[in-house]
Amino acid sequence: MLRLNRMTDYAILVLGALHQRPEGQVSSAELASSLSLNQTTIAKVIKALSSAELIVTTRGVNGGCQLAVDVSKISVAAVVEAIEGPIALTACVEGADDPCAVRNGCFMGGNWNRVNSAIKSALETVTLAELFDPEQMFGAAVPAAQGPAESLAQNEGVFHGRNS
Amino acid sequence: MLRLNRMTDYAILVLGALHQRPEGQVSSAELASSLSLNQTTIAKVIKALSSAELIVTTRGVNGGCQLAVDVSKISVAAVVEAIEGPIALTACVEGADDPCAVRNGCFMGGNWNRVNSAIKSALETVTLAELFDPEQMFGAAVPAAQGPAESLAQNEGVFHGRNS
DNA sequence: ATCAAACAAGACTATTTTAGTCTTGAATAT
DNA sequence: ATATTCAAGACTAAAATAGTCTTGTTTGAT
Repeated sequence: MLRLNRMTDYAILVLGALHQRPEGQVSSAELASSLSLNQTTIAKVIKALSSAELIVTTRGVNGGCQLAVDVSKISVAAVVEAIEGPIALTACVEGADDPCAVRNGCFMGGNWNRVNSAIKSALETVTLAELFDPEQMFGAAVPAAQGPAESLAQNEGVFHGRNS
Repeated sequence: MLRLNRMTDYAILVLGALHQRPEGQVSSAELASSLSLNQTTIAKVIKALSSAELIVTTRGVNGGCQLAVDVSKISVAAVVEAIEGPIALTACVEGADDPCAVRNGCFMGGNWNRVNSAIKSALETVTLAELFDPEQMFGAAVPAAQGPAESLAQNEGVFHGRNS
């Protein structure tokens, strides 16, 4: 039903966690444990976010990752595209990674593009800063080492965006 | 990557086919053959569209289905919801059929709702009439019994919306 | 130079979702 | 009555997604 996938959800949580600690490097292991997820799963997310230049990673001892830009500069669309690739509702849309072979002559013409760009711009207008409720995020005196993400994990698992 | 599912795609094709023949009843078997799909698969789509009151069906000999309302009155959102259920990007969104259990206290608050309603309204602004390119649809003197859907099916299969 | 910490990446498995099929049942015009 | 047509559930198959394991590479610290 037109859902975001879990990886995208994780990515948003990771970015939220990084946002809480703008100072230092945070390792994937730390992030994984605070989200109750496997380290390699988080590593995949980190890789994608890093390729999209939303975060910067450094290897080696005391390495880890941190935000490349402030969350107020990151749109939901940017995260979705970082994890899931270009937003393409159907293969008939420009930018789809497996373009519709019958586009020419298709009775829908290129009209899917209109729908797609409407959705895309809807996702572009919302930044992560807006998504993270500042009051919840900072108002409750949450210790930095175990952010809201963990307090949720204790409760219900890690699926904030979708718990199936 | 935030794709429509195939059933929704089929639904749009079915509605397009019905739009071409506003007069009579079209049976699911006819629709299925013109789309090169199994009759029971199309029957599922028909059932969903009929439950959503986008089409009306009549049983028995010479039965079939026809549009309940003009395609200019049907939004893409209506078709998506008819087939996939309520548009809910994440479980944190109101209307999700398996709501997020940790919504209260979630550091994102209800902010997913904003994103979701932006997408929803994007889909609501586009009607099927706009999606079907009228020029392609009526300009080429296409015989009623084998609409553009079939001519595409001959070409590439039936996956206009997504060919994987 | 060695070692441990940390990211990188591919292969593999498991799970979940989606799609498709089959069968049986009910309605209805002729 | 009977053939046609939708209805619906169970079942199977296929595809997409998520998760794990293993190995490799980089790098700071000793």
